[in-house]
Amino acid sequence: MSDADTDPAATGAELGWRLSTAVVLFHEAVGQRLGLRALDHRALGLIEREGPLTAGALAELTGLTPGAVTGLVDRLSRLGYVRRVPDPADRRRVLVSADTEARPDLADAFTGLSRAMGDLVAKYDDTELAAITDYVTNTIDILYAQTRRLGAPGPTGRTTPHGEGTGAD
Amino acid sequence: MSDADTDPAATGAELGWRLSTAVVLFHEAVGQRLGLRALDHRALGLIEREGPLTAGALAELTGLTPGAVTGLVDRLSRLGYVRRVPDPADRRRVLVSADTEARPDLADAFTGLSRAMGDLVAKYDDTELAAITDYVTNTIDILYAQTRRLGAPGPTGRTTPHGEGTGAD
DNA sequence: CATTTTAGTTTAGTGAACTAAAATAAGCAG
DNA sequence: CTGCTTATTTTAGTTCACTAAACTAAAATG
Repeated sequence: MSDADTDPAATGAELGWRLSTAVVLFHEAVGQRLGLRALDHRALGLIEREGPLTAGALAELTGLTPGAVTGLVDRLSRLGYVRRVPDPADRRRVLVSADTEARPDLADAFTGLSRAMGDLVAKYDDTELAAITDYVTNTIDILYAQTRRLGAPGPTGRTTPHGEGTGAD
Repeated sequence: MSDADTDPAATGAELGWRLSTAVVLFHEAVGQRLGLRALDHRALGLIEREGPLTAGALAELTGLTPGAVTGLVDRLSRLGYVRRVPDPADRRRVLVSADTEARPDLADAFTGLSRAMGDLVAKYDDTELAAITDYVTNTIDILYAQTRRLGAPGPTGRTTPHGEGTGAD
């Protein structure tokens, strides 16, 4: 493509598409490195962001049944990424908390990334940085808006990826 | 946020993290909407980008065995996203090509996204746009570099997500 | 203190996607 | 034209994550 056809929309979309591909591939690579499935990876992120969660809360947030959450937490804790901590206030409850110490791979991966991103950002002056920040912030908003739009109607109607019970028994 | 706490590294990493989350969630939403698994979604993207691919090429690119590719293409074509076309030059070969017509959902999703992104990009003047483009381009490079780094060593040693043969028989 | 409710785990069974290897079909070489 | 190679599909068997439902344990209630 020459400069002749630099249509803003096309440029924006093309750049966004390539960025999106890069992000997804990176996430997949992180997941594979960690031995995690997409859902497990996402659940781990959830646990990290939302602080210690009870198994029930995790079930609600992921849309899984309690039994599936047990399996999920089993996998995650077997790999050492999370830890089951009994809730001192209510001993029926199990708090699932991220075990940050035990994730050298993940920490390493994200350290390298965040340092590279920091170096990159340092190159720009305030005006440029403002534009970049504005762009990224708006892109995030757009993505969330589009995600909501996609999630809303649901013509296929399946929120679960697979293995829905047939209820045939 | 005030200017007081704008540490470049922190800003870059934080912004990048949020962007990455947004991208991944969007991709997941698209995949769910389409009834596609992560790998299927990725394979579809591959077919779209790389033009018609033979089943064998797809196997190499995805790292799957030929048999698994047959299943993959079955799923994708059953949903109408791709089409099997016999290679006129070599009739053993099967070309798998994306069936763009048959994807109103996907087209709609990406049309909305690309229009929104186009509108966003149109806001900026040339200087700002140059900074943004530079930032995004470099971010993509960084992500690919980090992805390569993650993929290279592989302490867990598993390139396949699961179901590796035990070779016990 | 007995009963009900709540939280999570365990068990049984299902469906999906994968691997390995055999089968089918088409091109190519002697 | 016969045999060998290549490309994909088919078949058999495995593994994994999920659901549903039974179960265990702890808290709340009367």
